[in-house]
Amino acid sequence: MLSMKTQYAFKALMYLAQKDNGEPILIAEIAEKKNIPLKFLENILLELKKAGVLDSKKGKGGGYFFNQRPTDVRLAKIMRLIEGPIALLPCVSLNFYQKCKNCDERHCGLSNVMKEVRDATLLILENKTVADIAFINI
Amino acid sequence: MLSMKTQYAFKALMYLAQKDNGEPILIAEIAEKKNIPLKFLENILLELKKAGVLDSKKGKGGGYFFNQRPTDVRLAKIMRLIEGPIALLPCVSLNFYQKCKNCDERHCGLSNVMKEVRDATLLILENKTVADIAFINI
DNA sequence: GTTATATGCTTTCGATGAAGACGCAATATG
DNA sequence: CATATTGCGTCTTCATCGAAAGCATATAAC
Repeated sequence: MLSMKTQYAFKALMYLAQKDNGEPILIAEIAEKKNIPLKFLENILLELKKAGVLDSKKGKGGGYFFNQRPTDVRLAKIMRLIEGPIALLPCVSLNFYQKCKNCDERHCGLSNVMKEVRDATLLILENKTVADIAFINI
Repeated sequence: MLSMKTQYAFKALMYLAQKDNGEPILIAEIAEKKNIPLKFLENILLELKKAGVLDSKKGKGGGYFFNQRPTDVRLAKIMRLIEGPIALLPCVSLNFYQKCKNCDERHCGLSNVMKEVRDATLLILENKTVADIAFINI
């Protein structure tokens, strides 16, 4: 299960993408509309800014807005940024790899299965962007 | 990422399946061979016993052994038992469903993507058993 | 029935994550 | 320049997780 932080990050990005008209959007507005604790959201948006996904403007008329285009921000990137590894085991993570103790990975049935899960997950998350999840209307 | 508890559970089950000859196996032996904190492992094996996956015998010659056949224990079952939900969001979980606040799930792009991830993951975890990950030899 | 051997149960401690309180710093507007 | 607005930074609190310790209970062997 994703941490609250990651869930909030996705929801905030969706909201920002949906209201994106060049104008900065208040943290407080996002927090209220998407039911996210204000101070927690401040932290999350700050991380997204430091990573170059968002940018912000201070003072009156300030707020947050996209630095990259929503069509260019893959969900996998956000996951790795806020949540950390996408894989279920450290020893099968591409970006956060850690070796297993007492387990020869080439002969480990568990890590082989978890590699399958990782690949299936990445196939989806690397090909969906923030724009994809923001503009769906079924 | 899976919690340590779940990772340990899988490793312990693999070890038990590999050494399965009807004889009980000591918690201490599993803990030592698989590098798992002893007292932590006791808790994990107890949960697996209460769920009917394992059984145990006390006293000399005691230890843990399978109650169900390893070929009948699906990985998804262990995940749900120890880790909880397999889905990445509460609102797309089959067994631990919780409704989203401020989000109409039928029109939510995020939950649609996370459903895809869930289905892809389940397709793998529901079709692999403890026996599958224990007896692989590539 | 006593003893050694194992599991079973409860409590505790530290680390991490979620969330709130308060004050500081930057900026648009008059 | 003054002030209101808004993002930024730090510190505290509360819950959960990982891990360990201690005692209780069951049982096989003698």
